[in-house]
Amino acid sequence: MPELPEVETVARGLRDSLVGRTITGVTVGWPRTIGRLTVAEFAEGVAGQRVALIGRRGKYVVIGLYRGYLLVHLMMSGRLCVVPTDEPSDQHVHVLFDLDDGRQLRFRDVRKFGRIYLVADPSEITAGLGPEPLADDFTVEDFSRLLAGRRGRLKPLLLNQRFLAGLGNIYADEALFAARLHPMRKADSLTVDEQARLYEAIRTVLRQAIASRGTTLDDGGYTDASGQAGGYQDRIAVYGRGGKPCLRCKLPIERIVIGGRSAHFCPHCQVE
DNA sequence: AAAGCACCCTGTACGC
DNA sequence: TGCGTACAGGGTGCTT
Repeated sequence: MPELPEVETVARGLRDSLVGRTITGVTVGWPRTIGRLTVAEFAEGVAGQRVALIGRRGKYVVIGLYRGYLLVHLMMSGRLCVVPTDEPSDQHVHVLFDLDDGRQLRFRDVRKFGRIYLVADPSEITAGLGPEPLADDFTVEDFSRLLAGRRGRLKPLLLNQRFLAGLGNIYADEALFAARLHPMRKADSLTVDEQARLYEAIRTVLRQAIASRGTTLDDGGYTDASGQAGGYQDRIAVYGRGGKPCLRCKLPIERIVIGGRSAHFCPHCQVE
């Protein structure tokens, strides 16, 4: 599943192929992929536009055009790649952007939950997102302030994009393990030391996952913009490892459901 | 503020 | 072998 590190890797991979290219036309095979606009409005707004920049905000890929922005949310199974136009497509490719160099930017999404928005300003979509956990100016004091008054459990809070932007199920579980904090802990019960541990764990896990070019699980869901798998799955400590031995203490990893989502943790290393 | 739920969608894993 | 069904996943919107 694309989370912050995967989206960051995709964005970096798209930069060289896309910046400076002009989108000459668009084909949409699944209209619901296009957020807010009709397919006609979307196609008209995108055609003829040159790509100015590629960025990321939370789990959104941001494609800056000279007039407006494309924001792409990959959800669980969305993929973006740039390929020669004559390369065969398949039934899961829902949007094709023709480029002026004989290639196409393609959006492929088996689950069809991904969305592509065309907006005048990214804030139309990203205004409600919490801070970027890897931003230089995001400090442990900022993180402490965010936690204050939050009476919910840690795990659902870390998944809440309005709290912090970019964590998903994998990296939330990994960060909690690295911080040795139980996913059911009440967020406002953390000591200063525990807050600092969680802050560092989130940043370290995300940085290392970016360095590994993301996580590609056995289901093969995620690949980067050139179709390559990531490498962080080899460093996963708890996610998807229910029943398997903890890498730290060898006791079995537990899998529970919190807020309707699976949570994986070590009941020995992550004490409530 | 927080928790629970249905919804969106389809591949996979299961039971019979 | 082939069918039906449950489930996973992130985000949104609704209700409690």
